[in-house]
Amino acid sequence: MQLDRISRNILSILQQEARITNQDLANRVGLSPSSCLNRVRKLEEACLIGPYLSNLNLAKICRSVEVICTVSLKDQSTDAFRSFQSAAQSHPEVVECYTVSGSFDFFLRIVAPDMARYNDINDMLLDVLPGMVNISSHVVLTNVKPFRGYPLDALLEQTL
Amino acid sequence: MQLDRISRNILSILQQEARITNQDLANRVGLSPSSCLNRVRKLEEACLIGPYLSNLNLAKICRSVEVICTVSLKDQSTDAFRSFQSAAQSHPEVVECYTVSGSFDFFLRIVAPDMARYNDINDMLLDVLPGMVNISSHVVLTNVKPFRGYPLDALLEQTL
DNA sequence: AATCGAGCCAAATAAAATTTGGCATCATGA
DNA sequence: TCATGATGCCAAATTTTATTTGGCTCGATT
Repeated sequence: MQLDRISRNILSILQQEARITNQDLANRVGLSPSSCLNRVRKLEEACLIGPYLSNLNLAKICRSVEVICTVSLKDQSTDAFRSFQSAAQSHPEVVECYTVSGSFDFFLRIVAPDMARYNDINDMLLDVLPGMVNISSHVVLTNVKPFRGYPLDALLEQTL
Repeated sequence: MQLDRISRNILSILQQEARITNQDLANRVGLSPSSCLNRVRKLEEACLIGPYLSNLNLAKICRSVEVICTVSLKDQSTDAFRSFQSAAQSHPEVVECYTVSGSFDFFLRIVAPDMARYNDINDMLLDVLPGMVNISSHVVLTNVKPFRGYPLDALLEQTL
């Protein structure tokens, strides 16, 4: 699937304003509502876009603790990776998990109601591969720049 | 603003299905559409929810490089922090930035078209406080668990 | 008991989404 | 060159949704 200027524009707008109406979107990209809807449906079907999420202002909803962890596995076998990944995936408090190159194997972002509960999760992750996991915890102090979408302009500047 | 079970349910549904129609949402939480819309508006006005974002499947849209960085400042003055933060905020390729406790000062997530461009951004960040910034780059290999919302059930279990 | 405010629902209205049909363009192959 | 078919557009009709309105109930307050 190749993207023309209009479809890129749709992606760019939709990624930051997921609840925009189709009519407004159509106006912004210069299409009729029906054509615009067609494009959006195709982008969704091709899985270029979605799911649609809302940011919650967690600070206003409840008390919580957010922690970013670096994780190293002493045993870097495929099985060890798989075990750790599936543990991360199965625990809802682990809200994000990446594998990376370099001095760590994983980055995790974990959100828990309090430190005691965070400690439980940390212990659980350590127990996945006993004695073979090294986790460093970094409590989030401020969210300087929350994620608000990818820099499509910069990423697509070649292929204008 | 205190949240009853219904409003929590609204937040929970909306954070994962931002484009759900008000009617469907009303059905799911057991309210009439008008009451449901009232609640959503109030939650929005109180900034408990929003903005609304779409996930893009970047892999299908363009080639890109994603990097997670740990950053330490040698000079941990308020001014140094501020300088670094505003550099992070002003560059769209830095898609996320946290300040944290522990052995690092910042975590960054950076998305660039390619390694050459990533290197430019890295250099720019180093130049913010010359000789006083230590950055470790970790190229993202896989996104094991993409962010799909906070674990509201776990976070609010006390206050049912 | 009267009053006020909050929050609900049903129903009416306004707006948006979706479908439909027809037209233009373009690539393909006869 | 001239069908043919596929694609993508628009306008208009239709269906669905959002939004407004008004009236009702429940609790708290006076």
